[in-house]
Amino acid sequence: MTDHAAAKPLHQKIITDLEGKILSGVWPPGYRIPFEHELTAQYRCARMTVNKALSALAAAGLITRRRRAGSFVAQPPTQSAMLHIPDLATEIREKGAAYGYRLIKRRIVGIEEAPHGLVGTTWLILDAVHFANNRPFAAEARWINLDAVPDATNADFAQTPPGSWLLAQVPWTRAAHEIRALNANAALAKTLAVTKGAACLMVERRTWRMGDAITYVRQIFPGDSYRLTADFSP
Amino acid sequence: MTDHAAAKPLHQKIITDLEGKILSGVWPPGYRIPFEHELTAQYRCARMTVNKALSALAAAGLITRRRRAGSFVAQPPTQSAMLHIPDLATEIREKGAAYGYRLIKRRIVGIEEAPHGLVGTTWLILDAVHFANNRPFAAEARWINLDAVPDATNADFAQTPPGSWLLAQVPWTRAAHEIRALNANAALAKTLAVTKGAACLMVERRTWRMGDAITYVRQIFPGDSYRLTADFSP
DNA sequence: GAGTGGTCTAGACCACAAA
DNA sequence: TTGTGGTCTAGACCACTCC
Repeated sequence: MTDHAAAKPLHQKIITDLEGKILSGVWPPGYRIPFEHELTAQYRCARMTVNKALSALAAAGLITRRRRAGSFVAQPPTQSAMLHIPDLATEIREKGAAYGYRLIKRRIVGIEEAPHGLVGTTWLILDAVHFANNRPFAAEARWINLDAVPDATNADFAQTPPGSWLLAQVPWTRAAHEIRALNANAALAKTLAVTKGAACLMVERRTWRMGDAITYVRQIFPGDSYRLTADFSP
Repeated sequence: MTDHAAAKPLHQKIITDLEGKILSGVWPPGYRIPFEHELTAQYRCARMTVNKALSALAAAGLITRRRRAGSFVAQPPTQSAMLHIPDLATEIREKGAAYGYRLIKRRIVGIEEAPHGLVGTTWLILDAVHFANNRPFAAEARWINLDAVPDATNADFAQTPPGSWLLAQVPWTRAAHEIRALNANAALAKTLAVTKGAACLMVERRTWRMGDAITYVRQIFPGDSYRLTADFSP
């Protein structure tokens, strides 16, 4: 008997257990998880079995391992390298431009289902604009599920862009993107300081953690000044 | 002494060796790779070591494993699930629309470096249009590196879209995308049957195999009829 | 039925980095 | 120096599946 678990490989059970601790936040980034020999004792198994589980977690990027030091919960589940849509503030600064941000509107609504297919009872809705060198760079509409991220209620989104705040605070396990092109209408043209009808790139992103909706964001960029890039292997 | 290799884990060497066979095409899709016990003999190591390597290849999707049957080179290194830009023909048909395709121009040029940052001495250049239900769906400009894919010289791209052909024929190891929005100029508007100035989505993709450039493609879609989607986990 | 992969054990030695 | 992870061994039993 490996455990009470039904026909599930032990190393898989270890992976599931540790993932739960990490993704739920019980073990925050930087936390030193038990040594292999401790887990060996806890699960009554050989070190190879524990090692297999930890190696898998390391390969998945959930933990980092250092000889003599131990294994640690990896730093922010940073934005995936797959689809390179980093935090706009970081991205703009990396290009050497001055980053600016202005919160346009903030409100909290109670609604069972956001009009984006995400489920949650209470939503924080933000409208904001990002600037690069004082020129509008992106118009952002953001929904944050306060059921999943209650701390967002007290965050100062007049100073901190919600994307930056969320990336630093909230681990996510799944993200879905939709990308399309649209012609700027009068209002959007004014916001982005482009001519009416200019082609814009619209990116929508829904993010989940363990099946719970975290956030929805719609960002619209002037088409001539922004390119999305994605670089990956099969 | 595990081997003459210099400070490289044996299971890593096995992975590298097998990857080479698979990605180079020496072992085509469907090929049954040696059994674990055969590799054990070949590398003079324990089965666990071979198993570790094969498990990693399976996790990476390069091979599939079946009890009692053996391990097989996985079917086409199909388009990654990360950024869902499948073969347009497949995608259109999955939506229930009739797929059409027309080759506009075909030519071969000798040029050291394609104007897209890719290196190769001889390029096959194709211009084509994709149709869904007889309406233009995408304008495509395609460059194929004949050094890497000599068979493309004889392929009948008047019948088979180059994207479909390449996906079925050529394994790739890296792809880079750039996505932007643009207003249709007169020529593009005519090709896509949209009004001049309509917002369009432009996708550029460069693909490599083991460091060698395979293809560059630029596809332009009417912005109101196409959305790119990407769904992934960290 | 026979042979494959899936999993696990109870050791071992080594490299490396932290103390 | 010390203890961690990295790797490897030579077995073992089992489940599944193809013949």
